[in-house]
Amino acid sequence: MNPKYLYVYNEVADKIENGEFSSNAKLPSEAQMMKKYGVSRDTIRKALTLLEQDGYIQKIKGKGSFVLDINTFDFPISGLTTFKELENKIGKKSRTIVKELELIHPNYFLMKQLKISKEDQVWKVVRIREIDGEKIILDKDFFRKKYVPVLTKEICQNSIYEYLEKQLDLKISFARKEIVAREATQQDKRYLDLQDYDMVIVVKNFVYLEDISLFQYTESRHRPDKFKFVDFARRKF
Amino acid sequence: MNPKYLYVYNEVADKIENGEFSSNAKLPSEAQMMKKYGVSRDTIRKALTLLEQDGYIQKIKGKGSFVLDINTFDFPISGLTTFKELENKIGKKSRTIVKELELIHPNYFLMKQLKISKEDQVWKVVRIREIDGEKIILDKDFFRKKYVPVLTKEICQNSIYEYLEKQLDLKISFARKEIVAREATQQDKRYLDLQDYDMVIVVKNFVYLEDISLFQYTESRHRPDKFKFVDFARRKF
DNA sequence: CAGTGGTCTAGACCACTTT
DNA sequence: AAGTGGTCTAGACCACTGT
Repeated sequence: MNPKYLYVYNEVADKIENGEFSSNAKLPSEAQMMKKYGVSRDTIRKALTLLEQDGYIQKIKGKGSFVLDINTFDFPISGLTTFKELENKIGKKSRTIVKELELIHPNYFLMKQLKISKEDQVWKVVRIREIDGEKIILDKDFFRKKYVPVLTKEICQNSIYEYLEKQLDLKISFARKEIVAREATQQDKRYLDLQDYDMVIVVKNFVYLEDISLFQYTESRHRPDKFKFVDFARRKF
Repeated sequence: MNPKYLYVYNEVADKIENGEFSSNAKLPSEAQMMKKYGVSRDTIRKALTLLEQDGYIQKIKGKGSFVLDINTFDFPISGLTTFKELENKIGKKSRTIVKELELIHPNYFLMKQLKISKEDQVWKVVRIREIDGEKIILDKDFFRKKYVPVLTKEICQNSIYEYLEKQLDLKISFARKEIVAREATQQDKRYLDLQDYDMVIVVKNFVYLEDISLFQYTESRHRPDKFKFVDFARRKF
């Protein structure tokens, strides 16, 4: 039983992505959409506001709502997009190799990052992402055992997120991301096809559940030439 | 005459930043805030929704709204933050050196990026950003003359954005950002203090006005060790 | 059970753009 | 003047959390 405004959001977003509403086209006015969907104006406005925030449309006072260009070609979309989602988008041959999977006690760094004590147990997962036969991304994930009691190699080979959300029913609500460049470590060089690069782009991810508990810390280490981050930002008033 | 919900948003955001509402604290309930500010529930909810989107708070059904940690120390905040704003935040000695300022006809690359014809004129501005005596960022800006008729060296030395928004009254509404790593060019090496680094982090920025016209393209080229990008992302439903 | 946030409605007035 | 989106209100019912 999804909310009505999400139904409208999804329908319009789909039409934009499919090209049924083409770039720069004017959407139906709020009044027209009220009739079409048989809902109140507020519900339509909620859907349109979301579409605007996500970069699908731009509302212009007195004129209407207009479809923005979506760069379907730019792949690593901002937000919380996971590797599994990316895979589908780029449609290239890709493979995940699980290098390490173990239950550990946190070292000082992890204790600080995850804000936990030495007694807490943490799953450590190290995976290599291969695209078109090249080992390009090194993913290190740390999950608190408190939230993820069981983890298997099979789950890690597929999407951990799917497991967390669909099986464990954990609700991820937001994340803080940090992007920096770092000198490649010995581990980077051993695990990845770094060619002549001596740096990696590091994306740190702090993932929070709905109740504000920090349950995962992730580090994604990318070969520089294969890294790309795309962001959509609205000016604050 | 600002809207009421923005008034509430700003007051609460300020209190969070000043520590009057400390981390993990529970905000007053919506009912209490209605009384306090003498506005309707919808107005309060609009303010709280904005605060949630911007990463200030987390709303939890049945419980209340809670203040999130804000990393005041992480400086390059996501969004459209400009160098001038950054300067104030980090509070370090910094300097802007204007290397080039001229009116040009676009080359093929710019024609494509800005979606303009060869006849359109474009301001080209090349600036070096120095922090703590080190030349760290190379900024290349291209503005369509159609929107920015006049540009002087003095304006470029200060904040171009302040000039555009306050003097020319151009309303910036959103931007698309792209972050990649690239081999350093001869120009990078000549203008910046790159030490031994042979790469730069390139942030490309496509800036749009309120009427969806693309009026600026910017390339910021950063020395890898001094680059940091912080993002806050909410899961899409 | 009372208190919380989430969704939805119907109606009002305003500011801006177009005809 | 007509049409558009922006703000604000008052009231309703729901789902979830705590006691």
